[in-house]
Amino acid sequence: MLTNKQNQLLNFLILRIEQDGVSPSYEEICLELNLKSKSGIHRIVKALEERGYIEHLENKARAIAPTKYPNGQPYISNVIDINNLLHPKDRDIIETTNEDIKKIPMLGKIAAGTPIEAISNYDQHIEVPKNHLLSEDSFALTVEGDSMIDEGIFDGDIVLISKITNVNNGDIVVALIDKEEATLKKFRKKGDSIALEPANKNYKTQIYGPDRV
Amino acid sequence: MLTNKQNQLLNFLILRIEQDGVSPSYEEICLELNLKSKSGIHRIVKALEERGYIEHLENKARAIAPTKYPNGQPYISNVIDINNLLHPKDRDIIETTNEDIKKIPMLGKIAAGTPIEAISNYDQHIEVPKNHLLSEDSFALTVEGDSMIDEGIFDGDIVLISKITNVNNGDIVVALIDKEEATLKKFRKKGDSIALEPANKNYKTQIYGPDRV
DNA sequence: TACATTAGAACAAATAGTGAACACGAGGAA
DNA sequence: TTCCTCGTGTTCACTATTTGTTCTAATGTA
Repeated sequence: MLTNKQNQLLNFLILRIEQDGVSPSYEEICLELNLKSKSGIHRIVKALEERGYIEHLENKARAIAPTKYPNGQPYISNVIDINNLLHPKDRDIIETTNEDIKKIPMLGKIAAGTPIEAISNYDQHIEVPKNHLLSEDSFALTVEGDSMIDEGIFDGDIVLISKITNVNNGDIVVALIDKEEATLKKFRKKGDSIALEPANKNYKTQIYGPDRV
Repeated sequence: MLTNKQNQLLNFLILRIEQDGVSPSYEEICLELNLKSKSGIHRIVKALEERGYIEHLENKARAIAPTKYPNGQPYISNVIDINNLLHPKDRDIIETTNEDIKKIPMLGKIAAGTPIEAISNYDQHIEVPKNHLLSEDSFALTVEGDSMIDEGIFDGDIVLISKITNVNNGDIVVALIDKEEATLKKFRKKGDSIALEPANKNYKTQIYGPDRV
């Protein structure tokens, strides 16, 4: 369903997003596709959007997000990492260092047990010292369930989520499965070999790598 | 359900899409089917669409997508690109060597714990750089169970299996036991009998006579 | 404000798809 | 046999899309 250039652009976009966590600018795409002009890119982007392969925020820089792979399989976005948790005992620290705080959105709840609902409403903000965040792109969620109790994460805790690109074994991450269900889990990288999470058995061919969940 | 030409076109379409990720243009199809005119192709495309074998966007370039195989089975885009399965930081390794890739079949699942089921259905392919393979005769399996956990092979991993003739002690092998059950274990030969050791303390080593493995 | 980036018009050229018209042969039905 | 339908092959004319380029406007960010 895609033309050559569209295919190229989409592949490049996916690659760059998985690599850097941000989508490339038009200019960077130009270079990659050997074009001299950015407006050509713009047209291809619009075409891809029309066909439902990407989502695209108007007038925002680097705001292209793939939604499907070139072959039509749904695109699963990058791993979001939580390394910094806001525990009661940490709150004192915040009190003392809050010269440099940042407002981040409270996006909703997340299940620590069985996945229940996707990340949803955007209605609150909490203030957090910047040195508790791993990246500019952070938000907070309220934990439901107690399956992470052994990691010191309890029902009702607020967790801070930072979007980063590299995830290590044992990191606690928010995994977005099938673009619908978000869940809080420990991440394990699996040796040198290729790691896969088998998808819902109802969909035979959907196999997700750990970097795609 | 399909005529000769329709069958040819559909097969070519599927081939090209798996190969390049983009559907061929009418002109390219002409060449393949030894026709002199694009309009013939157009008719066949329309016929295939009517019969539900493809989907087709009108007036769009390279916008034909198969929905069924010639035999009527639903079409599933079945090439998994190994690059998408890897963690970004592992990708460089392959980036540098992937001039030489080979498509190998995904044959099914294999038990790393207790043997459960033999090698079975043949429905997917994955692309693998040739230097990852030991022999021409290779295939891939999905691992079930966690008995090889200490070797860095986890539940859900994909393992690449190469058929070779000489097996050394300590090699990790797929063992076919009693011609029915396949399992992934470390190989160790003691005298005449063969020991299959799991790489997980929780499982026992199983010893079989040479005629059973 | 300056700078980076995206939006989009305009023109040209290349590539791609549509459809009418005419023809041929195979196979089934009357 | 004759008639009819269907799938196929070909030509030609025409239309639409995609792409390459240049230039300018608008928008968001620091």
